[in-house]
Amino acid sequence: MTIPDHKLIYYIQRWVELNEAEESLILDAFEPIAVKKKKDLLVPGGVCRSVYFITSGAVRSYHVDEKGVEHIFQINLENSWISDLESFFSQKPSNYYIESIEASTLLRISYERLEILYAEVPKLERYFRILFQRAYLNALQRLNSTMWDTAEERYNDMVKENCTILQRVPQTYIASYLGITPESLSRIRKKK
Amino acid sequence: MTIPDHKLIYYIQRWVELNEAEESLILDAFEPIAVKKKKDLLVPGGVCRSVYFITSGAVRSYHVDEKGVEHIFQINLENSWISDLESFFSQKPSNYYIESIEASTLLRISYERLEILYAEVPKLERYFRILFQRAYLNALQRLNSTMWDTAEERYNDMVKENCTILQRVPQTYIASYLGITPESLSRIRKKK
DNA sequence: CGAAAATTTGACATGACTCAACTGGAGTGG
DNA sequence: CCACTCCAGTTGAGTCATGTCAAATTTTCG
Repeated sequence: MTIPDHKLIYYIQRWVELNEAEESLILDAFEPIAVKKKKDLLVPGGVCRSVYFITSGAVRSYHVDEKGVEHIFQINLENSWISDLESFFSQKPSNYYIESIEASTLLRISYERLEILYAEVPKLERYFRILFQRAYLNALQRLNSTMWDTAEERYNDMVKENCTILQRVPQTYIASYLGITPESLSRIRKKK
Repeated sequence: MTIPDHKLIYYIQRWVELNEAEESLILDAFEPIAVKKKKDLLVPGGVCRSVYFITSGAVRSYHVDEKGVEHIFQINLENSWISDLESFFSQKPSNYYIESIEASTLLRISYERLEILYAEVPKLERYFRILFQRAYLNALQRLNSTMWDTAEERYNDMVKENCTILQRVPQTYIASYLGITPESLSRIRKKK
C-alpha cells in the first residue's frame, strides 16, 4: 500500500479502500481554502454551502442565544470535519457561526458537488455512513456525561483524553463547550 | 407507486428508492420477532448481536450506574430503530440494557447479515448514512438543550412535540430520559 | 382486595450560576 | 521602554434550580 499523498484520502482510507481513480475523483471535488484566525465561514441567516475537512488549524461552531451568550457546539482540530449539517442538508438558513480559531487550511465541497461525488464514488456513502455513525455515538456519549456527570468529572475526562485542544484554545471556549461558565471552570481548575 | 407491503420498506423508501428485487432482498434479511412487555433484548456484558426495527410497541435502552440508578438513553416507539450501535459495530460487550416497555414486534438483523445486505443492496449504505446523519443531528439538539435549557423547558418541549411517549411510558422513564429525578419532574408537572 | 410500584410532597443540601470586583499578562502607542 | 488599556482569567458573596432522603398518597394489577 502506497502512502496516500493527501490527508483527506488517508483518513477516508481508514474506513473504505479506494483505487486511484476514486482518489482523484475525490480530490478533484474538494476545493482547498485558507483562512486567517477568527474568520467566519458561516454566520446565522446564511445557508451552510459547504462541508469542510480541516487539514490544519482549529475551527469552532457556536450559536449566540437571545441574551448574547455564545454556546460552543463543536471545537474541531485538523483532520476532522466541520459544517452545520442541518443547514447544509436542508439548504436552509443556519442559526450558527462557524469560525476559525487559528489560521487554518480547509478542503470544502458544496452540497451539489457532494451529491455528484456520491454518484461517482458510491463507496463514499459508506464512508460517511460510518463517519456519522461514529459522530452519533460520540454525541450520545457527550449527552450522557452532560446529563449525569458533574462539570468537574467532564473536565477531568477532557484532560484525560489529553487532546491538544486544551492547550490551543482559550479557557472560555472550553467552558462553553463543556456547558459551564468560565467562572466555574476556573474554580474546577483551581482545585487540582 | 404501489403502497409498500411492509412498514420497514415504507420507511426506507422515504429516503431511497428501491425496486422490487431490492425490497425482497431486504425483507429476506430481517427476522421478525415478538417480545412481551419488560423483556430484555440485551443485557450488560452481552454483545449486541442485532439492530432492531420496531414495527410495533415501545423499547428503551438504559444503563445502570455504580449506585444502581437507571439512566435511560433512548425511548423508541414503532417505526424506529434501536440497538447498542457501539457494541453492535465493534461486536464487543455492551454496558447497556435494551428492554421492551410494551409488548412489541421487531425486525432484527445480525452484524454479519447486515454487511452482506450492504453488498447486495448498496443503496442501503445511503439510507443508513442519512439515518445516522439525522440521528446525529438529533443527538446534538438534545445535547444542546440538556446543556443550556432548564429541566422545565426540556419537559415543555417534549410536551409540545406531542409525542405519544408521554402517555405510554411511566413518568420515571421520562424523567430519566430528560436527565432529571422523578421528584423534579413531578414538581415541574404540578406547576402547570 | 391487598401488596407493590409509581407518584407526590416536604425539608434540607449543594453544585453551578450571576454579578461584581480584582489580577495579571499581552499588546499598543507615545 | 514605560504607561495604559484591554481582555482573559480569578475570586468572593449571594441565589437558585435541582438533587437527596424520607414519608405520605395514589395507582396498578395479580
